[in-house]
Amino acid sequence: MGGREGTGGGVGRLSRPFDREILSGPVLTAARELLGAVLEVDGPRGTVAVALSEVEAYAGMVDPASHAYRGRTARNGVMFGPAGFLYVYFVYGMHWCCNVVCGPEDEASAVLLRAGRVVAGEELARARRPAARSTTELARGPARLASTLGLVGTDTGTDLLDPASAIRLLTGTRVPDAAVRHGPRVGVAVAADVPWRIWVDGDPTVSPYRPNTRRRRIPT
DNA sequence: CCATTGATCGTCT
DNA sequence: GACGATCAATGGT
Repeated sequence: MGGREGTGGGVGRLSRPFDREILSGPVLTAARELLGAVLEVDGPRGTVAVALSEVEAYAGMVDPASHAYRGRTARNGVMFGPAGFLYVYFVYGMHWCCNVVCGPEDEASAVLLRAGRVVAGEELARARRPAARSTTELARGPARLASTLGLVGTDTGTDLLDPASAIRLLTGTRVPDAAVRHGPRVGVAVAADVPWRIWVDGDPTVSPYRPNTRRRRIPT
């Protein structure tokens, strides 16, 4: 993928690529295992890495909240491929959000990366996110996480498990079962009752919960 | 702390 | 043409 230069910095040499077999299995299992994993991104200004503290599972074509629910489109095509690839989409006219494609090929499941802790490249992360008032806010929420890492739509399709990629998913510190919490997904208008949001209990980098608020446009 | 609201545009109906 | 897998600013408790 074009545009990114490897810098060799960050935490890469301390970790290994995440296991594609785990990502290729049931999406809920993959999501749970992604807690504590590290997403490391090289860019022209340096490397930033985030350890994941909150994720959300989307179960392909059988999940009304999934981008793949109504079948393959130009936007969601990468979701129908193998696990371990990046899917970045644009929402609300201004924000990017990142997913890792999970599950067997053609199932079109994905895990939304909702929040994490910056573990490398904090200076660059702060430059990208001047509104952040604390370190824990830098990647607290899916659009903030994408922004902190500098990820945009053209990064879609990157193989996160290829050590040569500029965007890499690495093993991190395992989160023990006792610290894993589940709850309803955030901001989704349908199937919000399914407890497929998964996070690290008590972690200050986890995003605040907001139920879906679909606001009507004011008639002119 | 909590609730409300404007911003802004790609995507799919 | 309507609607978001959201954020930041604002104002109240």
